[in-house]
Amino acid sequence: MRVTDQSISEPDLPCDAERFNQARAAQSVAVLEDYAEMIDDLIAEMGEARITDIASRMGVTNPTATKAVARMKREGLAVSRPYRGVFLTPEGVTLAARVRARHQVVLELLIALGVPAETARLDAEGMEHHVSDVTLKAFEAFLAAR
Amino acid sequence: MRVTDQSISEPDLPCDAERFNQARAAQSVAVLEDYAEMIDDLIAEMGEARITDIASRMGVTNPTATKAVARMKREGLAVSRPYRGVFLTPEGVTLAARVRARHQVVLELLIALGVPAETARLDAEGMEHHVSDVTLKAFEAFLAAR
DNA sequence: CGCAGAGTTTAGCCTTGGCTACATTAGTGT
DNA sequence: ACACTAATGTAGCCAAGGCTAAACTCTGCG
Repeated sequence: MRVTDQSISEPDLPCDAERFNQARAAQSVAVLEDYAEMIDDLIAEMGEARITDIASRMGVTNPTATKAVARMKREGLAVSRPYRGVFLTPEGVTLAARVRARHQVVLELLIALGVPAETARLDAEGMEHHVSDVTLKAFEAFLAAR
Repeated sequence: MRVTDQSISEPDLPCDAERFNQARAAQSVAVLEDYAEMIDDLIAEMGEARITDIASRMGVTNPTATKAVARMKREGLAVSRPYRGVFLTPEGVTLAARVRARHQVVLELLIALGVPAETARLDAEGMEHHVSDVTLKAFEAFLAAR
């Protein structure tokens, strides 16, 4: 063995690894969250969420949207019959509501901190998925106390 | 065609798609950024960055770290000879410095907003990769003016 | 009614980032 | 000097999220 022994002597949580694992976990649900919110938006706006509309708004091709919806169905967030629109399960609706609220808070926070609206809009997407409940509460408190 | 025509009549930027594409782009470089910073840390602490140490700290297995380093070499951020440690190119060092500085600002911002230190540590990872230069400047200004 | 075109799905490919299992190298200590 | 062990590398698997191309369904209109 070389000089070290640090690297192999951490039995449980190497302290850094923990936060990377959490970030990876957040990332793996980010897509579900975005699709849930988008489907909810489309249903509100147009009465139904079609694959083509979902794909167009997400900036992906139809097959990609189809696959994402398939995953959502597998995870119990959405339902759909072949060649029909996509709808959210109660779990999907709950998720969408939570995601939308969080998105709004993050966006408002960025703007409150002086970030230009357009930049805030772009950065909020992506950031939001990594904002925990505790952090969200802190953001809300800051916005309220402003 | 059904009721809509909204979805197919956007020639250039469907307005939503844009921000999702940016978030996806940020995500695709996030791993490079994390590894660059980690390698830089390890070199500073131990004089060299070994695959085993990188893997351990990132919370992944050795082959995963090896693959990530291979990608970094491909992208011109790192160099290494077989069975030797990993080192950063000047570009890698620059990236690491930028990432570390940004990470620090995001962490400090969260703490300044009242997020508990441990939560801040967890959330900053993941969020940081989606913080643009403009937003970073706003964060710095807020911290300075506090 | 039937058919053309829009919308949807399927098949198959690529890359990335995980993993396990196994092969190989290199450093150390006897 | 050589063997043993830790470290590294390689092969091959999987899932996710992109894509294109092609097949299939549905629907409205002539």
